[in-house]
Amino acid sequence: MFSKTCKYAINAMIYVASLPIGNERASLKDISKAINSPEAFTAKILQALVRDDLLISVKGPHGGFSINGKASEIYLAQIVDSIDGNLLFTGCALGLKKCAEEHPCAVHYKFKAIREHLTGMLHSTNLTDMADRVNNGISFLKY
Amino acid sequence: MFSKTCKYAINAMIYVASLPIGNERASLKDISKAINSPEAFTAKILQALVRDDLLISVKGPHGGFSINGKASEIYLAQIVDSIDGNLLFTGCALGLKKCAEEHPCAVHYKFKAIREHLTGMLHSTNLTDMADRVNNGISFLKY
DNA sequence: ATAATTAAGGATATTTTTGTCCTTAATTTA
DNA sequence: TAAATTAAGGACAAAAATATCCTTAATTAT
Repeated sequence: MFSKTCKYAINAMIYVASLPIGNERASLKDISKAINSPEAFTAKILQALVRDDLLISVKGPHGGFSINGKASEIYLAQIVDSIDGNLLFTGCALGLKKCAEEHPCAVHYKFKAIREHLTGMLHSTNLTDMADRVNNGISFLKY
Repeated sequence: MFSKTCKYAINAMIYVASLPIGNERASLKDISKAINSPEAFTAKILQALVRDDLLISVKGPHGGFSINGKASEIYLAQIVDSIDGNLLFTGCALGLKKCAEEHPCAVHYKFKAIREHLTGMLHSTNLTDMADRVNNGISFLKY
């Protein structure tokens, strides 16, 4: 479904979004600890998220990463699209190059509904929703 | 979603299921041509499907692969499970090792509905359904 | 200014997935 | 029986995904 890279990215974004007001920035070390991910690899992912304007980074002591803009306006779909590309949203489930209504793969129509269900969820779930639940101990970012 | 291997497997199974009565067997060469897949790689996949009792193979002239049992009783879910394993059905969307109701990942509940939708489809779509549509020119196995 | 801290990014390594090649085994046809 | 055909399977290769290491650049605190 999602690549491992993308899973790390989603959990990392939620973690940063879950930080308290006044301390909205976390270091690479904090983040990879919070989501139990390999630090150096996570660094690459965070760099990509910064390049894609989903995070802002600051170097130096007390530097780190923070959400670019409002967490309530960042949706899962943006993270997935940024890391895994739009293939989950537009690619053919059975790998056909030119899968389309006029040339559909064997699961085209059945899959269409599922894809819409999935993308609908990704486009309607924002970071604040998820961060709040993490802060309330309702959901978890690791283990 | 599905691995490339799994996509080949699904299309291959549909192709074999689409063969006319009295000629229900296709060679590796025929199959990989019909689904436009790399021949040697497809051989490995077919071997796995034979080992998993989804296909029957016969060596020698006019040998090849045929569906083991009734195509109408083989569901997409079996193929996916055979090739990709049950992670699509049971794994955590965000990669948590012990994701569960009492320790859910950030998308656990939202994802649950989608997973059920997907697995419902996979468990209710059989090879005959799909093969018929291919035979009627309604859907396609390549390009 | 200097030292300490932290992200950026290049190079490289490891693992997994995808793919190829070749020999062997089984079966059929002549 | 011999030759031809086709799948099985081991060994290997290439590509992609995942992961590490190290140096540089930026920022902050002393």
